[in-house]
Amino acid sequence: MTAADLRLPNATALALLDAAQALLAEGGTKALSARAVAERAGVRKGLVFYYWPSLDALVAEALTRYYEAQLEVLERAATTEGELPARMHAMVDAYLDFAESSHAYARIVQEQVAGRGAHLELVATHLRDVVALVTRGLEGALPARGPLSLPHFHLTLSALMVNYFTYAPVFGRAWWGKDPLGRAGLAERRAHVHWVVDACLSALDAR
Amino acid sequence: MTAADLRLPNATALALLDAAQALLAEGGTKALSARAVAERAGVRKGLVFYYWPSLDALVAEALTRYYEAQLEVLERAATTEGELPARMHAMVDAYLDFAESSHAYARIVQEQVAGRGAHLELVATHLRDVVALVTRGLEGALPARGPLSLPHFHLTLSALMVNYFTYAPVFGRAWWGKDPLGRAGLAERRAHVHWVVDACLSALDAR
DNA sequence: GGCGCTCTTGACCGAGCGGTCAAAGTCCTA
DNA sequence: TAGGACTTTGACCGCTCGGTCAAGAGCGCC
Repeated sequence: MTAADLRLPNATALALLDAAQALLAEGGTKALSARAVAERAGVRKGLVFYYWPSLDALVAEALTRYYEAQLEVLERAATTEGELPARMHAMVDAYLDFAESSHAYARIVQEQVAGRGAHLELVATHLRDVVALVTRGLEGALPARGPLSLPHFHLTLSALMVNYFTYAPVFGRAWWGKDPLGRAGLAERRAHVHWVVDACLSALDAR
Repeated sequence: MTAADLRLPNATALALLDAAQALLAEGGTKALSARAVAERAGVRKGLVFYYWPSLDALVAEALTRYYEAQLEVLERAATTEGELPARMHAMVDAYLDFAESSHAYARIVQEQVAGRGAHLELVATHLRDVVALVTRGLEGALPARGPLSLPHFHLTLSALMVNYFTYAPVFGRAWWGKDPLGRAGLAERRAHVHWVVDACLSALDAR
């Protein structure tokens, strides 16, 4: 079920999709009911099931939208010219750019993974796609197995970035000293991540 | 509301608490209903509200149990004698020991944080306690502010560990090459985390 | 005007939810 | 043996949920 499979590429159907995506971003899956989606789109609940086979199908499509957008951004960075360090920093920047442009992404993925959400399989497939893409981008630069292998570093770096967006708001401005998701806060985190990448790269060199 | 505030430290009340904790571990908050808890404890639903003022209070107590156990483990490590590197490694080990001994911990915390769960405030308070504890353990070893400050490193290191437990099962044995939560998989991750810590420490030294 | 098609509505369904409560069961004590 | 306190049950309440469906509304076309 994708947007193209709709009865018609109807404005109402797309408004429902937009509404679902907005609700997802604001309150996660638990804020997303058929009634809420309809209300947000300015129509009655019945229409949700006229245009979409089920609420799950609608949510799955909303999630897929996020994933495709992210994959596209990463794809560009992974095919950057240059040496390994440059490519790694480019991919980190691409990841952070995407996360900053849609703050909800991190929370949505983590909610599914940690809460064993109804769409875990979709998320898992997407994550495997991302890892495959990153693997292509960093081919041969790291040991094939063991604690310094690419899967470990991928998990590590994505954790560094994803968790900032989910945890920093919990700590809040008072504790963090500045708005974690404000311009300065985001720039500081970006600097931190790049610093850690460099620390790891030079330790790998020194091996 | 803690276990000590119950009408009596009754066996049934505690069985309900155990049941809630088990369900939380297996399926997260969405698997946790008053009926499910009662069934798991082998009693009828009415008893849940006889011994606990509400389902939320019961869940809050189950969460608190996890947190207190974790704080105790970390407390010991944070007061370890020795230089900074030794203390950092000790704290990483303590964190991993705890996570390994209760795999559900990571998922439960992340579910609350990412899903804006009903118990977010409880979790947030707990997280601040943990950071305060770690701060005491590493006092003065890092800049007070900026991208190399302790809050950033704390977020980074806990992300490294927590996310392994929530994400690795999603990738699964087939993709990861071995059972991520098996003995060998856990040991490998532990080695990776310690390696990253050392990489960061020597980069800090070289500054 | 009236047919036919798409779009929209609102009433309705069964299920599960957290929570309440009167009644019954159980067990100790006087 | 009777009473009373504690424990347990099951019926019940109001509510929200995803999903269905018959009945219209609007509209273009013959």
